[in-house]
Amino acid sequence: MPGAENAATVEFLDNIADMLEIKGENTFRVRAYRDAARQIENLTEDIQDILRRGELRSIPGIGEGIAEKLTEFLTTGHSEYYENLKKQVNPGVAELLTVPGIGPKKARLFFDALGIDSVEKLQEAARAHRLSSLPRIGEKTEANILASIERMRGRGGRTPLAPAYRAAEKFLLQLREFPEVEKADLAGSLRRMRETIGDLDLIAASNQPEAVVDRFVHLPSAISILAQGPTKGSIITSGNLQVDLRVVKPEEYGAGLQYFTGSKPHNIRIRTIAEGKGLKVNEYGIFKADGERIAGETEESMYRALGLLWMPPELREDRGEIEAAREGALPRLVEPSHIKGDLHVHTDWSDGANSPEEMIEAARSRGYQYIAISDHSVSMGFIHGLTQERIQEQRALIQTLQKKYPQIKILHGIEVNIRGDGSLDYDDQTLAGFDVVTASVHSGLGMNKQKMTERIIRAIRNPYVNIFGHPTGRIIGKREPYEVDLEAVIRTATETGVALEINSQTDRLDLKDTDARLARDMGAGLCINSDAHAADQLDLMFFGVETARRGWVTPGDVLNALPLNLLLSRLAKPGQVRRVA
DNA sequence: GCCGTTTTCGGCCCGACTGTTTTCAGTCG
Repeated sequence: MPGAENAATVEFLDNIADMLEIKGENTFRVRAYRDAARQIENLTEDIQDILRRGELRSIPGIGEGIAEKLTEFLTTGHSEYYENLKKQVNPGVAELLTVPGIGPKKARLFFDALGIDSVEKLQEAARAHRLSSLPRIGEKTEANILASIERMRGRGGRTPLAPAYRAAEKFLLQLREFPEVEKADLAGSLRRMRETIGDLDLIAASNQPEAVVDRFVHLPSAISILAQGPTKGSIITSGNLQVDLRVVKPEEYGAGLQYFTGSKPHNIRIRTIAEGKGLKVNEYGIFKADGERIAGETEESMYRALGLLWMPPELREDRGEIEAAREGALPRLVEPSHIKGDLHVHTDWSDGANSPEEMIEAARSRGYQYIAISDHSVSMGFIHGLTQERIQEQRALIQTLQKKYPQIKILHGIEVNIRGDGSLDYDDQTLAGFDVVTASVHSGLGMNKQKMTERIIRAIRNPYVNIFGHPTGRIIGKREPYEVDLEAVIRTATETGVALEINSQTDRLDLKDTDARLARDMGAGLCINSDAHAADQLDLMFFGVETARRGWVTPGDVLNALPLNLLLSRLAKPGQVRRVA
């Protein structure tokens, strides 16, 4: 499973790219390092394993030169080339590139002329108006740099998908109300539902683009305008989000939508395919060599003109979707409407905010066929994990509530804690009493890879475990996944019929998209759960489904896409007939 | 630095916007 080593390798390559850029190296050489970094970022396995097999060069974008540097770096933790580069380029100058609006040329200029080698010093110099004495730098540039640094500090990186999505939806509703706007949609990484979002990208169709941009940048939620042109506007919201709007003509809408949805690697592939057919693709359409326009009004027309099927935005990452579209082998992705119930929700019996009855009501109002009340187990004492006695009390309550709510099947679940040695918090007899058992790791996260893998495999070999919860333990932006051989875990889960959870909590989304893809490809079952700790959090399921879609997951892969009768047969206890995926 | 039904050299996506200067370089996506 890709761990810290992959991340360090990505950083290594990006650092080289930054330094080469500042040196003023050939831009294509710079791009080669960046492309290689992106490829490694998307790997589903450990780069060390690939190195061991001698297959670095089988990764697209890694040729002789980069493979050599990576081999040295990965074997010795050191790179002659990189050390040399650091002697030529002050690494602090590369830090300047993190400020939006500062590229290699300005970074170099500031260092050469004023000795600026940190964002801190850049800020000081801008405040003291020392930048505007430089050629081609005026007062506005200086003010923009200051504003940019402040925004950067205030935001601290990318926004999680859920809040970004909610903010963008509000903008969309407003845009669609503009009299000049015919259509408007999400674009960019937001439309592709990446787990974190940089800027919010929106697109609109209109015959009066300037008027639309003008209304947009003057919306009350815009606290400052970053850019305003005849077809494009960019603002900062009170929530410190950057929102970009692009306006195209209605007949160009599909082309614009396709172009601004990306991803970049996907679009580069699309352009290359077009080129091979003597066609040209841009945000206005697809054009023949003589300039005749042959597609652009809809996305479907764009892809069709290239001999491809339309593909859901979640797949557009150049991870095989183009080949699949060409062969008519695109997966039929899971949709929110396929989800028949939620098998992981908490109540105020442990650390949830609402009562079991309130959670059941919320599930019923969302049209679910079933819900599993699954609180924490006994070793989670500090959040009132259930004792033997309270298990029985809760079970009795569930039986009473089941009579009151015959429309929905109420399952008694548990999120049982996996102890350090891989044993579970309850004995088999206790576990047998639950309808559905989710086993999760909550402690001892710093364990080494081998021990953690053995621990988890022991836990999911327990015949009473149905689901392995938030399988990698990561918290987006806060905690790296624990060290574990995920492939070995997936193999075991596949053998034993344990479903791997895609946990929908905004900061988890665990399994993440590429891991879900790996699990699916290896034939494992998945289960998409909200892990709701309050009734309204049942709605987080949407983001879990989106993560699954990015992992090419189909409804047939998902345990809780099964109707109740089939679900119950899949959850059958040892000794009963239990169907494995 | 990578890559190849245009393969060992010569390309590598390309258009919008800003700021500064007055015709365009730099940055971004």
